[in-house]
Amino acid sequence: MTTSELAPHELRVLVSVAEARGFGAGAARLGLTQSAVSHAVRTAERKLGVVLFTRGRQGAAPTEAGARAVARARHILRLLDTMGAEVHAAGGGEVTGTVRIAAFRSAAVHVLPGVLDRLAARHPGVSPQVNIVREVGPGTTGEVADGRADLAVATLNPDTYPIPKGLLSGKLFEERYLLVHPASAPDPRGLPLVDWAENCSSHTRGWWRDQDWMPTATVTAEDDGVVLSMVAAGMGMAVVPELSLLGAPGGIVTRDLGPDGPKRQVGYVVAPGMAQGAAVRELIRGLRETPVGV
Amino acid sequence: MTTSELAPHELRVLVSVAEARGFGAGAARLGLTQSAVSHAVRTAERKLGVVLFTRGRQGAAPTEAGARAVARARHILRLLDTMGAEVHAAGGGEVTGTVRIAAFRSAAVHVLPGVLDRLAARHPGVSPQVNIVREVGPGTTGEVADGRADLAVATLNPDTYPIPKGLLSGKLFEERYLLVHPASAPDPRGLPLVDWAENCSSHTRGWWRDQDWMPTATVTAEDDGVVLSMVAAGMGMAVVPELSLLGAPGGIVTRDLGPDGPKRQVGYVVAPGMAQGAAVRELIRGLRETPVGV
DNA sequence: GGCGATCCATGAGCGCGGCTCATGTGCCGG
DNA sequence: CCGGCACATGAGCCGCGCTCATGGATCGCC
Repeated sequence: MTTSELAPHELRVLVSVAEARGFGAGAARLGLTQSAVSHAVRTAERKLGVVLFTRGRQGAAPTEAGARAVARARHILRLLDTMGAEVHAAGGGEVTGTVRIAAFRSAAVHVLPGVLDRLAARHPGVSPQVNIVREVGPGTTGEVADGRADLAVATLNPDTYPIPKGLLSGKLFEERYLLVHPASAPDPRGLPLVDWAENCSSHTRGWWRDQDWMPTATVTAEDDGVVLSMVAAGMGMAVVPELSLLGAPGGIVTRDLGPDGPKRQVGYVVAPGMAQGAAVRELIRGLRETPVGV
Repeated sequence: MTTSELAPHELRVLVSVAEARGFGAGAARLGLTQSAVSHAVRTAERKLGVVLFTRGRQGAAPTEAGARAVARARHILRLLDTMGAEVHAAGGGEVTGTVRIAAFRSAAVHVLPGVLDRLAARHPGVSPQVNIVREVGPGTTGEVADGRADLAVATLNPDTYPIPKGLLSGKLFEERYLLVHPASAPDPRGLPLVDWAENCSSHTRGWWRDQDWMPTATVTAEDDGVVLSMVAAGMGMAVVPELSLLGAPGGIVTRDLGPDGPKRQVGYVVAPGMAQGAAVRELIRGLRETPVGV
């Protein structure tokens, strides 16, 4: 075998197949033939000496080794991609390039715009791409770990999901949770709790344990915006983070839970290797300078 | 232009040319023709839109942009290189691969052996390569920043050399400086100070400022081992870190400088992207478990 | 159980890109 | 002014990655 390391086109094939969950579909999105993809995957597997995908009737799914390979492939391809912009900045040129940001909804809506505005003013050559990701499971941090984003705005509470080794992170600010209930129901007790799939449960569960009352029932919603709509409609009360309340509908009463109320840490997570990029560095600087924004 | 990103063979050429300081020499070490290298560099420059090397009578030197490109190239090539080992480990196989370690002399001699022994016992497939680097200028950290090492054992005192953004680091232990003088001269005062080029000066300068006496003269040596030999020979006294004293020649008296004596922080610095590698992670674990070793 | 559908695998052949060989160009020292 | 040194350039060969065409496996369906 001439070389034992994967060629970029093979890396691209791996990523594409993993995302398209099939050889044929992966080929299509690369503008290639299914045959080419099949050859490429096979070659890659021979080079690495590991089976990367389980082939089946319903397409191809990465093995554990394959998932690793795909994440690393995305990472390498991104490094190759941004090399141009990076080198230009070093040569005394303007800071350029794209930055892929993963953020949970409320941060994307209420924090990022200001930061990105100021970034655009300072560095017109930088074009950020924001991807809104639910903070469940791997969440926004997972996007960075898998090489799908360069920077994540994430919740950093260690009890939820540990930050994978090898990723840089930093704290931005602490966010309180507030209790909200319909203006029509002055006493939240007796109302069902409207919880949401995101991180509310794990961050607030401890707090609930210390309370002398528990909600009568729990309804789960997908989105914090939906939660607020339901509360506004009188369907229950909820405990939501501050940021989610910006731009909340009317008819809602918020109540501070005091110094011992639940909180969550909001921070950023950077892809290794990307933190050296000038554009990413500038963005982090902007995030750090951000007012708590509440 | 078909693709705007550099191909691996071009990355290799860039690195080789930078290290060999010339197109011809760079070609030779790759087993290529000078012509091939010339073509490759030109293609890379066209792709990036930047001049990467200044060509001259005495070979080629990287421009500022070129230096960046070379560092990134080394990084990408390393990621490609280690992909195989990485993926194997993920597939449930044994932890394998090479780890390139940059360390200053005393750490390499007195700390690493034990750590590497235990690493070898736990993971026979891992083969570490230790590179001893003077802790001057960029030092061991610079090796990591430039992609020549995966992990550095470095002094972390921020006043000496800041850790470049985008590198992960952690503290391992604190090391005291001790005063050493010849057994033949009970009072060090009056003896010339034998300093060494490494980090002694910056770490101990502040301490000297607070003393009520100063050495009559200063001699500078290249190596901490040489410093000790000179002290043993009665040529002066010195202030050296604890680790350097292990295995010191006879005829030397060490004196503790007390709780306010100079100290330095010893830690590790990891190349971004490498910290995800199983081998590197294991090595860091070993370093962390290391007894202070003095 | 045969049949079609829908995946992936495999083999043959073509074309592009990267290599070498041969030669050209600029620069400096003597 | 010339020779040597180091990079530049052009022509041509060759391997590799692509496509096209086809084969093989597995599932759902009646």
